[in-house]
Amino acid sequence: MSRTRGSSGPKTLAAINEAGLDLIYTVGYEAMSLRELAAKVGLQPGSLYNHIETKQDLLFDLIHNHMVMLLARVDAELEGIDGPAERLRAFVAFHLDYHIERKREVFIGSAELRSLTPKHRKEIVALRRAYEDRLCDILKKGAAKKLFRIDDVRVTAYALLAMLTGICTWYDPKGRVNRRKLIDLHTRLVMEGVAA
Amino acid sequence: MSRTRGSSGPKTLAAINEAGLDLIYTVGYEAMSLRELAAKVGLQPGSLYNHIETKQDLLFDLIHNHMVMLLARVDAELEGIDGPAERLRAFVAFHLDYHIERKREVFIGSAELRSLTPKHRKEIVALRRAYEDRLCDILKKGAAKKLFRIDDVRVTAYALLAMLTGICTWYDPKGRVNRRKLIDLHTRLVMEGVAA
DNA sequence: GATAAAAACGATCATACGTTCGTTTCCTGA
DNA sequence: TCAGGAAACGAACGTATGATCGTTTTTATC
Repeated sequence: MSRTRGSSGPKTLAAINEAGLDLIYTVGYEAMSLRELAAKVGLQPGSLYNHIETKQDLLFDLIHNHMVMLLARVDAELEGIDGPAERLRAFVAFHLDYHIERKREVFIGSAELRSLTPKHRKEIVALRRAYEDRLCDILKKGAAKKLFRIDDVRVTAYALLAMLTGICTWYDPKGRVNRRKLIDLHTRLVMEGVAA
Repeated sequence: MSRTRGSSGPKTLAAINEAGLDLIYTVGYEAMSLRELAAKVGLQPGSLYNHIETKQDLLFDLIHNHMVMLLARVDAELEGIDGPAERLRAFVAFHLDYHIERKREVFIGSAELRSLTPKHRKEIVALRRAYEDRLCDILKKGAAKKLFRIDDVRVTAYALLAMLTGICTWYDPKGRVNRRKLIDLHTRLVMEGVAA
């Protein structure tokens, strides 16, 4: 056999990305074999290489696309919102929403950092740092206006991000707690935690 | 060659555990080869099997020992402390201390859950659940006495644990922030966050 | 409708992996 | 002191892996 009916590049690549996302999320990058991935997409192993450079590039692209999207979305979300308190609220709500919606990408984006080439890792870490800076800025401005009481901006940002990102590891959309309640609960923890 | 001078079972096993801990923390369980591990210990690959059952068992033992230790220590730490507020403070301080001291074990204990056999994973998850319950109990009692204001005990516990465990991913003992300040900062975030 | 590129196949390569095993040397307890 | 177990070696086994390549069929372009 050879090229199959109706096959198109972009469609197959999208299928590879989706299947890869799922497999890496489930079993991890190292444990995922390209044969497994190919089978899930409905291809022979070798055919993957019509769409990806290497296994490593597949991982990097997944994480990179996610990080770029995350940054674009957070900036869009915060645009036009004034005042540190309101911006912090918006940040929390956005972060939770995004992390619920794309928990696989987020999880991989931190759990599989170690599987990246040093060069690739550096690039991702820089993007993550940029995202952290969004929160740091808000905290800093709030502290300057005496709205927040913050000992150490960076450490506080890490603590809050860790808390907010935690839901990725356990949140179940069909579970007991709904999205609204989750956001309210976390918002309260954050706002009370940093309140002056 | 054959058996080397001064070799003893327990010592070698300890060396394997330490090297394994380090390698798994650095490169991950799947990415660690037993050849790499053996080289680090100073053995031939086959010799590992005088001390471990399988690679999987090595991972399980590492995580299991850590979880049992964690549970024993938290109970010892909380014993005799009265009042939800004081117990919560003690829990936070203990958790941070332990997670700073044993960040490799803690990290592996959550990051490598997926690499465990279903049966092994079940066992570890049960132990982790038991640990979470320690915090849930404190929160519940505090809420009952109107000392804390908590919407959902389990979710709040998850949020707090995620925040407190976060330091494992970035804390550097030689870094800018010292242990004391870290504990104070987190304690404040937690206590203010749940305050009635 | 011809032609080049795209996208699949299937076979294959070299390597790395976890594990086993027979053998040899060292340590320990009767 | 010596017998037996413990702890190492080194070679090997079977398998799985990421990746390559020549070939074939489909799609897209002019």
